[in-house]
Amino acid sequence: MPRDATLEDVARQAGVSLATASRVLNGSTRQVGRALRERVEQAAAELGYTTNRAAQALARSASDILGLVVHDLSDPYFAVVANAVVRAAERHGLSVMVGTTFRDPEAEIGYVATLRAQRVRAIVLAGSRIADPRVTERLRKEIDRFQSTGGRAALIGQDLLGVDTVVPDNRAGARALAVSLAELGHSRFAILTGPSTLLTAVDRVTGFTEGLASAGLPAPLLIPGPFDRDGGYAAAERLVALMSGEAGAEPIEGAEFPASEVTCVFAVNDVMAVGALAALRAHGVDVPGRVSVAGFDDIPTLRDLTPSLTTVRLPLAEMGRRAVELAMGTAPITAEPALTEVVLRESTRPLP
Amino acid sequence: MPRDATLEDVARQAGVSLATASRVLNGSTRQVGRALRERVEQAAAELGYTTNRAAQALARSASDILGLVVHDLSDPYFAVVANAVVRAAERHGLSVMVGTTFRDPEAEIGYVATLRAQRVRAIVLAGSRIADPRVTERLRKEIDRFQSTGGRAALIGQDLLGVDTVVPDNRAGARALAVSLAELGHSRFAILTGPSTLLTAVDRVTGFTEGLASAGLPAPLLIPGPFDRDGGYAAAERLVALMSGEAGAEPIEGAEFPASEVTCVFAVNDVMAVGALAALRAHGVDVPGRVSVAGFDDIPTLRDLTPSLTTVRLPLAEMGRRAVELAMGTAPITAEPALTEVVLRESTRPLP
DNA sequence: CTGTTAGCGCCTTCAG
DNA sequence: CTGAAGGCGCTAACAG
Repeated sequence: MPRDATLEDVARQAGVSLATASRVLNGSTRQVGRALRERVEQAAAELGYTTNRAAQALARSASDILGLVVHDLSDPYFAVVANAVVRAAERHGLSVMVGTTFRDPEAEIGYVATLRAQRVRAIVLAGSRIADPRVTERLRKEIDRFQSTGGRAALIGQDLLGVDTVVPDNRAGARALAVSLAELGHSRFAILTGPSTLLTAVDRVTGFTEGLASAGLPAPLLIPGPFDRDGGYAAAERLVALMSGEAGAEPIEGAEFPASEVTCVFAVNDVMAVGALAALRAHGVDVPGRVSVAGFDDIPTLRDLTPSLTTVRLPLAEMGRRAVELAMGTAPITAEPALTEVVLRESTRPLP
Repeated sequence: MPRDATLEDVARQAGVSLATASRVLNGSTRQVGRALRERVEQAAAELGYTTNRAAQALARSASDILGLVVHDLSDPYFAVVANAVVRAAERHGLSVMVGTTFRDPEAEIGYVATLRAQRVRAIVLAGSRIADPRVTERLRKEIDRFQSTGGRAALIGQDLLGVDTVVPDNRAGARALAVSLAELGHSRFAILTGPSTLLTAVDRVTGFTEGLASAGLPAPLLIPGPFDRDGGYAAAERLVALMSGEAGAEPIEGAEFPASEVTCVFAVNDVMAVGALAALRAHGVDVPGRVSVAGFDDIPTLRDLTPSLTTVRLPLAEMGRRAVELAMGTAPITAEPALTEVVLRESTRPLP
C-alpha cells in the first residue's frame, strides 16, 4: 500500500531542499523564488501531497483543532449550538472535535482530558453546570491544567469554572416570563422543574418563582423530573393526576393551593414542554383551554408545534458563535449575559 | 508558561528510560516490572502527564480520530445520525471530528481533504449524493486517495462512491407509503419533491410515483423546492394557491388532474412536512380534514406534532452506528439497505 | 524485563 | 533566497 507523499518526497521530486518545500507549501511568510516555488507546487500536485497536520501540529506545537463538549447532539438545543460552533470555528480555520457526555459529569471531565491529550487549541464546553461542587472543582482543575499550558477555553452556561463564559440569563428570562404570564391573568402555576442538580433548571425555577412573587402571587407547584422530553411527559402526567384529584397521585408538599386550580404550566425547557403537551393531549387536557403551557429556549425546530409554544428565546446560534470567539480571544470578555426575550404564542392564553 | 510534561520528563523523574515510561504509560503489551511501573505511574501523576496524541499518532502513524461529514448539524436528521456516530466511535476509542457542508459539494470535497490532512483513521460521509456526476467523481477521487493510503471510509446515502455504504431504501419506503395511502382511499396526490439534484429526494419521488402507478392511480402533481422546512412551507403555499384556483398561481405542467382534487400531500422529508403543515395551517387548510400529509424519516423530535405525522421510519441511529462499524471494518459488508417502515398517524386519514 | 537508538513528518533557527 | 540540521513527543525494533 503506497504511503502518503511526504514533504521530503515533494522536495526530492522538485529538486529542492526540505526547507524550501516547507516554505512554499506550509510556511506563512513564504519568500521563495518564483521558479522554485512553481517546481515545488507542481511536484506537490503530481504526488498528491497533503500536509500532515498531526506532524505539523507537533512541530509547531500548536494544533488547529477546537474541542467541543456537549451533553447530547441529538438534543436540538445542542444541535443548534454545535452547528454554530462548527461554523465559527471554520472561519478561524479550525476543525472541530466533538464529545458527548449525556450529562455525565465524569464523562465531561474525561472528555476535557481527551481534548487536552489531543493538544487542541481551544475547548468550548456547552451545557448546564451541576450543583455538585466536588465534580465542578475537578472539572475546573482539568481546565486549569489545560489553560496553564496555553490552552484556551470558553463555556456556555453558569460562570463557575473561571473561564470566559457565555451566560444565558436563565433567571431573568424566567422571571420575565412569569410576569408576562401573570399579566395574562394566571395566578396558579405549576413548574415542571427538571432535576434539582442541574443549575440551568434551578435558575429557571428560581427566576420564575421570583417573578410570581413580585406579582404578589403564591408559590407555584413544583414537579421535578428529568430534563428531557420524556421527563416533561412524565411530570405532566403526574400533574394531570393531581389536578383531577386522582387517588394514587403523590401530593406535592408545601402547596399553597390545590392542584386543580392550576391554569398555567411552565416547563423549564422546550423539549420538556413538548413532552408535557403530548401528555396533556393524551389525557384529554386542552391546551390552552384548560391549562396554558410555556417552555424555555425557543428551539427553532419546535416552532411549528400546535399549539405554538410560548417560551423564552435564547440566541442559541449566537451563543455558540460567541463562545468560539471567547475561546479564540477574538471577542471582548464583557460578561453581559445572553439576552433573553419572552415570546408569547398560542400555548398560553389570557384568562378572563 | 509551563509547557506540558513530556514522556521524557516522566522518565527522568522516575529514573527510567524513555522506552520504559512509554511502555507503562502507553504501550499495549506492557511487560514492565512492578517496581518500575509504579515509579513511572507516580511520576506521571505528579507531573500531570498526558500523552500527546498528536505525537503518538505521528510515531505510530495511526491516529485515533474519526472524521464525520454532514450537511447540517442543526437538522434533526443529521443531529441524530451524528449523535449515533459519536457514540459508536467512542466505543472504538476514537474521537470524532465533524464538518458541515450545508449541501455544498465543494465543501464536502474540501472537508474530506481536511480530514485526509489530519490523517484520520476513518471517514463517515452522511447525506444524499447529488446528481452531478462531475462532482461525484471528484469526491470519489478524493476518497480513493484517502483509502489508497490506508484510510477507511463509509457512507450513508446512495452507493455511488465505491465505498461501504449504508443505503436507506428511499425508493421502496416511498413506494410502500404510496401504496398505504392509496389503500386509505386517496387517489389524487401532490409531492413536495425537494430539489431534483438531490438523489435522496429523487429516489423518494420515484418510489412514491411507482407506488401510485402500481395501484393504478394517476401520476402525482410535482412541486419542487428546497429540502428544508422553509422549502416545504413555500411548496405547500404554492399548492394551496393552485388548489384554490388562485389567479397568479403558476400551474403545474403535465398535470393529469386539477390541483383542487388533491387529497393527499407527500413531502419527501419530515422537516419539509413540518413546513407544509405550518403553511396549510396558516392558510386555513385543515389537515387531515381537507388534505392528508405524509413525510419521510420519522425524526424523533417531530413525533409530538399535532396532527402527528404519517411518515416512513428510517433507523437513523442504527444507520449512524452501522456506518461506523463499516468504516472500522467491524461489520459485514452485506449491502442490505436500511429497513424502512411506514408509520401511519393522524396527519393522514382514510377517505370514505 | 529494560535501555539505546532510530525514525514518524514537519518546522525553524542558523549559516551560506 | 536557499540549504543543513536539530528538535517537537512518542514508538518500535534491536540489543543487552
